[in-house]
Amino acid sequence: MSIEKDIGQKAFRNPYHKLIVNLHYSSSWLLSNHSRLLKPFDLTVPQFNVLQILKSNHPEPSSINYIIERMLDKMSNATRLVDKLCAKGLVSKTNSARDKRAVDVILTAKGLEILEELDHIHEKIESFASNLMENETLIINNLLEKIQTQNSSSKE
Amino acid sequence: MSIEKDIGQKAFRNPYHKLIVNLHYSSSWLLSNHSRLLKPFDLTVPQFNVLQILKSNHPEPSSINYIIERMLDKMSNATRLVDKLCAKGLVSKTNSARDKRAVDVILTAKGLEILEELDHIHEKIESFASNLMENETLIINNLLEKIQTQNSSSKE
DNA sequence: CTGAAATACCTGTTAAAACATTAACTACAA
DNA sequence: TTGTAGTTAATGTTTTAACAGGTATTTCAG
Repeated sequence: MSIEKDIGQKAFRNPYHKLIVNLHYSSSWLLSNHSRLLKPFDLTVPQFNVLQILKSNHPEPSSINYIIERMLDKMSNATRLVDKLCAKGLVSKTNSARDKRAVDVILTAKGLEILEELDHIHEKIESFASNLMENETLIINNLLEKIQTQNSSSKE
Repeated sequence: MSIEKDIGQKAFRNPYHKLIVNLHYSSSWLLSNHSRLLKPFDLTVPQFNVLQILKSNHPEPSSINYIIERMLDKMSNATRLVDKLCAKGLVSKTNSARDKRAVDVILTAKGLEILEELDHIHEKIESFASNLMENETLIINNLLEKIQTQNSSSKE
């Protein structure tokens, strides 16, 4: 991971431009590593995220809608994502009793088991910033949240 | 853009975990806005990036390989990406004289023109962090680069 | 109770990403 | 010169994303 090498000795227009490239670069690096760690388990990152959402509710079921709301990358092919996990035997779908439109999605024993195996992945992912002091991490988080606050009102 | 609302009042395991989610969230928000701004011009973000790489070399041609190296998101379907731009008349491909394997990709007049029109997009994108003081931006950049430095050696 | 609007999910279609393989060419050692 | 390894792109296939309806159910005003 070396942005200078990867994108060349590109001249940034200003620090804001550089920030955008840095964010994109780091995020993309993270995602590809996450993906690589999950590959031996035949899981994609979005699939893994769905499993974690289900885990946070377990043993209560989650609806497709709830999953969509919690996913970072919306645009929901959530139905097909869940179907895929279902085909792998990691989750089960049953029609909700309360609302016939809704679906109750729940982790199976196999799904819980694979999440158990994957627990160490969190540490590996989080270690990507492990050379930062904790207070430096807090600083970035605060600044990113400041940006998010600005952008929560308008759409551009 | 409100991470609290979007992903719920999720409890983060630690500041490092939160950093990862924040990075992903900001980057993904940026990308979707970038994409929205380009849509009226019938361009995707990767296509736009290719055009910019070509612009940085213009009027010298760029090879497919060079484009791949400069792209942030590697994994290159660069050939098809360039073909798409070619079909739109924004770039031209000619066999390189020096190396018969290679291809010289170059912006057409129409390609240059559309980049001209799109110049203001940079400002709009960069304004996403406009509520940060410039020195705050420098701080984030430094910290992100510190992370990148750590990860430039190992692959996980 | 009834019908319009909203909600929850599914499906179809098109485009793009991901991954592996292949073909053409070049470079270079023997 | 020759043949082997490496380089540059293109292609094929499978999976996933993106977007646009569509159906069944629920809600709720009247």
